[in-house]
Amino acid sequence: MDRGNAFAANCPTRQLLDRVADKWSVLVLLILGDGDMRFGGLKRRVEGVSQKMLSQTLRSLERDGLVTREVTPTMPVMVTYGITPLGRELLSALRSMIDWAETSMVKVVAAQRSYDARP
Amino acid sequence: MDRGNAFAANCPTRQLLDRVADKWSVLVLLILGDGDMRFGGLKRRVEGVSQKMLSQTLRSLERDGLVTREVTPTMPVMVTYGITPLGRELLSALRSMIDWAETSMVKVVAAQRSYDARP
DNA sequence: CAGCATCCATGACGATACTG
DNA sequence: CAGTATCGTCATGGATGCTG
Repeated sequence: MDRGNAFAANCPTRQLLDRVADKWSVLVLLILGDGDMRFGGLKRRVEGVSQKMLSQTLRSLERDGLVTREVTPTMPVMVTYGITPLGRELLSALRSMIDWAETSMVKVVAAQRSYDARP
Repeated sequence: MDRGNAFAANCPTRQLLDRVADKWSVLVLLILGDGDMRFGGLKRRVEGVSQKMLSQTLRSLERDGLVTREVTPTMPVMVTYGITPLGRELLSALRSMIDWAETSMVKVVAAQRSYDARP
């Protein structure tokens, strides 16, 4: 058995799912899927993320082998992030998810309104 | 513009993403994608979820219009959950994500080990 | 059976200040 | 520029006990 089962509580897949099914991770991976980017650039693209969360997210993703981190020892330092082949495998699923979210948003907001308005 | 942008901080898509990119939501939707199920059944299938989290997750998903909730006034009450057409649209993306997670788990654990073992 | 209410601990997260 | 460190707050989520 070299395949996980996300429904099992003790399976590492559960932790992985929790990591990957995360707002900031999804957004960061999607951006890096379009090309490498530096810390500041990511911070600007992912509106509203704090540098703490961004740095935390990037470190997690790097640790999981989904993101690369390259330091160019200029002055000041330049750090470039990229996506690994493993991370790239996940990309199409994430894109579908975001695509669904962006197109369904209106319907969901309507559903919420009707839910909140009922007796 | 009736399409959201998840990268914009103030766009409702951001909240939607946060809701949908959630461990419990993903697992619940995947199960309901295979057929209706009652509360107890879901609790049993999603190992490790507390009834509080499950009930909270289900209410959110119902409010967002992704899940249906049907009460049969027997004694004791019977509550059946199902997936809506809107929720079903999301299913393939979620399935891809879980599939990736379950197959990539081993590689990710290896990446973590090598990350943790480095100077 | 399917929950809500309550309490409580952990930790997620933002704001701020400081480094190489 | 790209972070780390620290602090304070608020939310997340488990445990428990109670209802129709």
